[in-house]
Amino acid sequence: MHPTNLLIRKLECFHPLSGADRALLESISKPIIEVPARHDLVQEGETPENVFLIVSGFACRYKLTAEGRRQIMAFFVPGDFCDFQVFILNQMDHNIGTLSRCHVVEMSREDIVTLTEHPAIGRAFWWASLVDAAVLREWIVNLGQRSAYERIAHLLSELLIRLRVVGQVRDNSSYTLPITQGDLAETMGLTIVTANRVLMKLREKGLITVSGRELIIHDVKALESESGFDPKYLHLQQYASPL
Amino acid sequence: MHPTNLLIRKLECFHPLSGADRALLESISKPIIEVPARHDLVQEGETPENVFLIVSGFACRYKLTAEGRRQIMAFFVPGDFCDFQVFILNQMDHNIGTLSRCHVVEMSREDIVTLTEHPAIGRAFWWASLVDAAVLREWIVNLGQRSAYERIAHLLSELLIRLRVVGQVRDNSSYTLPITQGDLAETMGLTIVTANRVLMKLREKGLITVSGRELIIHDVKALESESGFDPKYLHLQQYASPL
DNA sequence: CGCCAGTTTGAGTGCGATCAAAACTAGTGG
DNA sequence: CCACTAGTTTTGATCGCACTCAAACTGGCG
Repeated sequence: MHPTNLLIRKLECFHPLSGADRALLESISKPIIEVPARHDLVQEGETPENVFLIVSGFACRYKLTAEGRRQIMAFFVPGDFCDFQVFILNQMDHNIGTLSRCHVVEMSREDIVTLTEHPAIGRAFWWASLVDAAVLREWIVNLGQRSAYERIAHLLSELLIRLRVVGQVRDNSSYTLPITQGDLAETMGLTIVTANRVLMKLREKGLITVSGRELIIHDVKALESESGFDPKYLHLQQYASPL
Repeated sequence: MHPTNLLIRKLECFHPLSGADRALLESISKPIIEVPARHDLVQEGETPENVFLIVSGFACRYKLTAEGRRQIMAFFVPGDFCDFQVFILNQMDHNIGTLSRCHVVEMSREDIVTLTEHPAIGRAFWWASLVDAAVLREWIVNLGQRSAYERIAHLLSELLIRLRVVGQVRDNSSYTLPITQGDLAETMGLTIVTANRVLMKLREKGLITVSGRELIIHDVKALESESGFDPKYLHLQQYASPL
């Protein structure tokens, strides 16, 4: 599959693109780069000239505190741009790194500028970055107001929707979550022990099954209602409900 | 003082504006509206056509959870735009409301479009919104990794810098913080009792004094180091250090 | 002067952290 | 094919920060 197909699919959640716009996106022919797990794509303090489009695997934004603890602030899943806009700032204030092995496409500032000169594409990119910000806000609510159990249930619910948009969900309820429980803990502001106990509880309740890196959600409605999940903040115009 | 002066001052932290650009911003003559405390400027579900520029007072972004708890996700201080970009989305996924009595200027979508047609102003607006996102990310770190004491010390440190940029700090260490301890708790993901005990501790340690809504920071360095505060994420080019 | 929002204090509880170790898994090389 | 290893998951025991509930205090305002 062409690397921008996922991107196109995601952008069209906002508004259909014209054939010309789709063709333009598909005309991008950049090498697909394989990046191992736990490898930084961009580091704090750098002035990145390029942005990365995730084709497969999971990446994240993260910061390290003075005490060496890591807080993950965003997940990047297939079809996501890692920060197509931060490059207006002179210096990265955080890192972007892979969680799993990833395939990425690297695009230059000029590539982005060329694309955004097409109004529909520019608008779609802007929209995508506003949704990123909306997700960030919802994560604040997650960290500030919800229990460990609710936080994790909420994240799993969110990922189900985001991955469905880019066709990475099987049977409407199952997807690959290629991260460790340690990564999950660092995302949710919890310890690895608590993250593990929450996952156990979700399994005991029969809500999910985890085997290898495959997650099966047996009761989507329950997961959503127990975590207070409401997909409105993802601002999807379509694909919001199961296909 | 002209209502856009604070805005100009803030935008120039990024890059100096030309006289023409400054003049354009100063030529805006919109009525200054007084809004009482605890009053919503924009509500969830709405499709706002206008954005608000805060001239005085504090406002915030917030969400209410299903259980009726409030999480504040951002502070708006004088010189800040409440969401000049969210209006590309069809529906607000959160509320914007005042914390204290505020003076605001309401600007239409057309006003913003007119302004952003000037490249330097457009770039400065974009920059400001990227800094907003950077603050949001740092708040995630705050909520996820720091103790109640560190969180509040960090917030007070951040506000010192942000308010200094717009000339709202006296003696390099004192500013008006027109919010209740309840608001503070809802910002930090804490209860009001914990927020109060942290403030007491900060006072016992001699780091701050609070009287009325006036905050005096007696030891900025200590406050910053105890909270792991590093102003890099605010991306200031100037005003970063005391004037 | 009384009212009310906001602040302060106290007592008890519990969620999630910490510390520690065992069990499992997958990848590696003999 | 099987030890060996490193990373990850799981479990147990204890601790403490922050929550909850409750009540008293303070200060501004009509």
